[in-house]
Amino acid sequence: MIDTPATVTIADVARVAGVSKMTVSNVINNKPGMTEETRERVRRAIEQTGYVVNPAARALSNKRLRSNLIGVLTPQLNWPWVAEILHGASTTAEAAGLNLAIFTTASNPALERERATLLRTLADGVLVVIPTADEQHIFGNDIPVVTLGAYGQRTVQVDNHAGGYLATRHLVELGHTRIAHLAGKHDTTLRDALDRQAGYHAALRDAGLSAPDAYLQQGEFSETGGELATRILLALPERPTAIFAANDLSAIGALRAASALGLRVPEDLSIVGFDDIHAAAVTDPPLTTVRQPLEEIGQAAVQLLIQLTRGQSADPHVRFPATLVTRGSTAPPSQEASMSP
Amino acid sequence: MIDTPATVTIADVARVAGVSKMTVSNVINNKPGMTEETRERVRRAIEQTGYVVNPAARALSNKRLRSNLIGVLTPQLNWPWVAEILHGASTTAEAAGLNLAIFTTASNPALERERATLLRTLADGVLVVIPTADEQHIFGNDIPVVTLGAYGQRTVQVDNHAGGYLATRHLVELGHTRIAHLAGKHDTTLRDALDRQAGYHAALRDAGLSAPDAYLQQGEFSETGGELATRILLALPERPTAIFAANDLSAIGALRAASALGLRVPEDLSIVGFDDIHAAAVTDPPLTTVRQPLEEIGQAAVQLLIQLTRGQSADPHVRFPATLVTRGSTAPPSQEASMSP
DNA sequence: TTGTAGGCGTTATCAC
DNA sequence: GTGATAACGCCTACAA
Repeated sequence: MIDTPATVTIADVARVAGVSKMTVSNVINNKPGMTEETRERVRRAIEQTGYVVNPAARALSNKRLRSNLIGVLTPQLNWPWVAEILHGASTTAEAAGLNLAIFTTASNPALERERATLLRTLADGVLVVIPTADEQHIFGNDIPVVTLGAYGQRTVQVDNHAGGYLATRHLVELGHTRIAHLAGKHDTTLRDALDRQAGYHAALRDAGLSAPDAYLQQGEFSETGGELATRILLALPERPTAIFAANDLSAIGALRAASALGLRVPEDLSIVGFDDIHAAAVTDPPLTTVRQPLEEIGQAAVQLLIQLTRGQSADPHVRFPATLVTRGSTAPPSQEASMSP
Repeated sequence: MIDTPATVTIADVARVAGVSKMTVSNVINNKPGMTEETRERVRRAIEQTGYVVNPAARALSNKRLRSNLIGVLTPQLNWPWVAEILHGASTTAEAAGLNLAIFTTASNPALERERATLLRTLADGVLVVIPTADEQHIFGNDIPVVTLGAYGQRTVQVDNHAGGYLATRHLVELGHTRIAHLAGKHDTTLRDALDRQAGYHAALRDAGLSAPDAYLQQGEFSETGGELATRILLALPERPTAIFAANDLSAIGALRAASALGLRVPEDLSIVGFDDIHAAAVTDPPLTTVRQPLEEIGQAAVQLLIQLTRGQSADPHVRFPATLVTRGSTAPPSQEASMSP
């Protein structure tokens, strides 16, 4: 009906309704204390003018914009595990009548902080996927923040140490003694990765095993990183018979490296991943991996956020158990393979 | 260092630097015309105070917040094809130094409009996934909008009609004469779905075939919708020997229905999908489907948006060709199946 | 080169 | 019940 009337403000609505701006504002925000008749008149004026609140103005005035919006700060969208977490988050958010505002984080720290302040005024709560150590500081205490990972006042995560331990013990129980690890990034402050690594070391120790320094390679959490690191491992004079990769992507890279070098999995090399992304079930062979309940993690995070915004008390640190999913990529070491080359 | 100093404004910075607010503003926005010394002094003051611009205030003042942000309005995140499009969009955006702000659209139209005004002031451009007919109106002309689908002044989409035609002709060429269609939602204004359906009808017509009304069922674009609709089709006295589903999800539902009823695919029933999502390649049997280049579509949309924000001219309607990917779910009708029950 | 006034659209406060 | 006034933090326009 009305075609792009520049911008309609409450002043316009007020004029049409024959009341003051304040009254309009009060109607909009369902404040009590006014004749039902006035209220109705204002409503009609809003209809007529096609008025919509200006979120920026409201945010400026309020120092906060309660907008049924949950802000999400995530490094990438194309990492499978991120997608699965976000899926879980969005279903729970939707069920609660909330919307997700997902921001891909900038590599530029200055931009990063700008995004944060934006969310701070915009959202009712913020979910940070993969926080780095200092990310918790950029949000004030005026907005609830839940982080996925080890850092933060409110966290949701899987038991990474136990997961690393499980994976490694599985290999030990199969009879492997030369077990390597594809760790995450070298320069990372991510404690999650270090926890998985610590679980690996603990399991080795408990089994009375040890691993040479060269058995610890950086898989970079990526397919290519995993492939490269595995090539290095397989070129060692005393090469490992089993590999525990810090995530599924690098495990898939390991799978590729093995196949490229003509090694059979699991006969010549056993591989265990971490995450249990969808793809893990359809690799060839299907990947034995440590499952973290990604969707549930996303759901729990939003759930926690909702409770916090409502001022309800809640356990600030949710930790999900890790479980081992045994598939085709692990087996006892073959005679041949366990001998030195 | 400084711990949550309430909110630092340019006034604070100005005081610390011993200049006026204006000068600070000018430094922030890289305006020319000031001593390098002053500039440096202001920079240090910004560091010291930990100042960050307030996006709400800036947006209010400017009526626009150029923030290297591309707003995305999407109905759901968990639809596989959406995820693949967004992946493409995010890679292109990242390469251009832009960030994505993804909003899941609200079912509530009022909220919907609020989201739109929010993005309008926030973003440099907006990408609307699945526009409904009237969505194009909620954004003014002050911000570039690209829609994925048939509606809008700037669109990126696959050739849906050709896709529907290809799929159906494929079935015709295999020798099928009783070909049903799982359409999208019934109440939808989505022309994309109607185009696919029109392609189906055109191919039938060109082959001198016709289909009873009952051969057109609503697959709802979902797995369960596809399954239910297929059950109806397979219960018909003269049941179809082939089904063209409007998307892969409903085709997968059809697969499930067939298997539940003890029918073999493709021997007893051929099925063609649409989209070529990742999952289509790993179903049992793998799905013959019409591929739309989802990642490329996302990339092209952001590319178009970037050109628009830069004021460059660009073809406002990008259309990608649809291609047929032949896999295991289609085959000639068997003698037996083509006979009436 | 730097500073001063005024306004962007909304809401809180406090009179009427 | 309703309305005037003063913020909120920033930017544009104009003065000094």
